[in-house]
Amino acid sequence: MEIQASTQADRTFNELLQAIVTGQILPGSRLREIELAKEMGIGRGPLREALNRLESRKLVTKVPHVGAQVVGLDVTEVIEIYQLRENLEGLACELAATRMSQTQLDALARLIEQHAQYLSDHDGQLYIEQEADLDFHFMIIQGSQNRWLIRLLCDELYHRVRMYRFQSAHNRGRPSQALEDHKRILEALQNRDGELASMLMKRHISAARLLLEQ
Amino acid sequence: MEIQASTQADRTFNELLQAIVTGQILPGSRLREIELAKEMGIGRGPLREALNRLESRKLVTKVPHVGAQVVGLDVTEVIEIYQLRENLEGLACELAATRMSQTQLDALARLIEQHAQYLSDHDGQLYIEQEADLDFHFMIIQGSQNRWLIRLLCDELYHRVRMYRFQSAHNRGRPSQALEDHKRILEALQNRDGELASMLMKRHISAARLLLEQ
DNA sequence: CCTGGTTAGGTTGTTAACAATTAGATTGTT
DNA sequence: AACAATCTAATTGTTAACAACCTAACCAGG
Repeated sequence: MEIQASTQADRTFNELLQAIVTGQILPGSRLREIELAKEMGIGRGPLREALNRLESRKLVTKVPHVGAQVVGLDVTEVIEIYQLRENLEGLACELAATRMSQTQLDALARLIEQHAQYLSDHDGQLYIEQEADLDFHFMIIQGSQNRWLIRLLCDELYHRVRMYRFQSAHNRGRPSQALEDHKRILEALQNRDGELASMLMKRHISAARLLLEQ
Repeated sequence: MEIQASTQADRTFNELLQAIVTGQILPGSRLREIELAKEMGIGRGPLREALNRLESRKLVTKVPHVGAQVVGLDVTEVIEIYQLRENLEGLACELAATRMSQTQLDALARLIEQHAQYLSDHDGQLYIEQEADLDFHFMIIQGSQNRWLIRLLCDELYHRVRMYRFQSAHNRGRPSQALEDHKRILEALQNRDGELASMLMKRHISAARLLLEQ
């Protein structure tokens, strides 16, 4: 998951991203440049660059001459994102069904097995559960081989979703159901049935959205 | 279309964006910081910020310690974007069908009338044609009232599309057909028929994509 | 003639000081 | 006491100098 960061701004961005998504830095926190820069042992330049990158991904909001603060978590916004995911990941499945290599499909199958293991062993380990879920989705998205689709979902949308999941104590529905959904989607992909895979994925995400809409 | 730019970095970003999209700065051009900063009469700080913003929108590519250059125009990439547009703008239509106010629908109708006017008057004025087309799509996207959908389409995807349209001499298909499509989509929206509007929009964009795929 | 290392120039990455702007507190007035 | 204007402190926006790094030209050796 770690991307090599050759420059200070890169490192700072990654660190802050992680800290914000996992809730080490709480939503609503003000991010004062001088303060933060000292804390992280760097100058204000690279820090500003990192903050700007975070702003462009909507993880912090900046007001000119006022400063940056971490975005608050907003359920309606996550619902909006899920609406997009339904469509975009549906498309991803369609593309992946014809484009994923056998190797990739095998890897996906292994991932699901691991997922099932974790689920029976450490029952209720929310963190692992969530990351396994994301890995499944990521793999299919990668399989679509549409660079913009990959970028929008992985770079733009998912950080926000992860942030919400980490912080909303009220975790979402039955992980065993999710696992079943994943199995069926994999099956469809293995049969190169893009239409079915797409439909199953849409339903899978739609179900999660409906849970949020209460 | 102009957004107020209170800070130098904002102004610079807007200027460069415009220049790149319209082709005043050609694809592949290297953007040397010192040179550009002098040219625009500002320091390197704000310029760097502008370049970073352009990079996050994929209009320039930066390599650490080497520099920035304007992205080349790549047909396959535009095709990828059109695939996304089919789905995202389809969704936009579904949402817009239930959420657009009567006032907004009227404005959309007026826009189409203007479009028809232009088409019969200045036959073949490609620039006007293209902008009118974009305005139509923008208005529906706004009507969806899904903030992330609006952001992804208008901020992330469309600049790249505009850039391609400006620069590929081989302009795309019959504008009169596009106008007819728009009329039908408007009709569906007026009838609050989201399903139909979505389908028509998907076909409309799909047709444009197929034209690109040759 | 080609290959490898070395060096010089130029470009970006980073820092630290300065200018501009904002928000909050203080003071004076009604 | 409430309100307005002013002033102060803190924060961001900007600039310019310094350090790190990459590229390309040059030279030596095979």
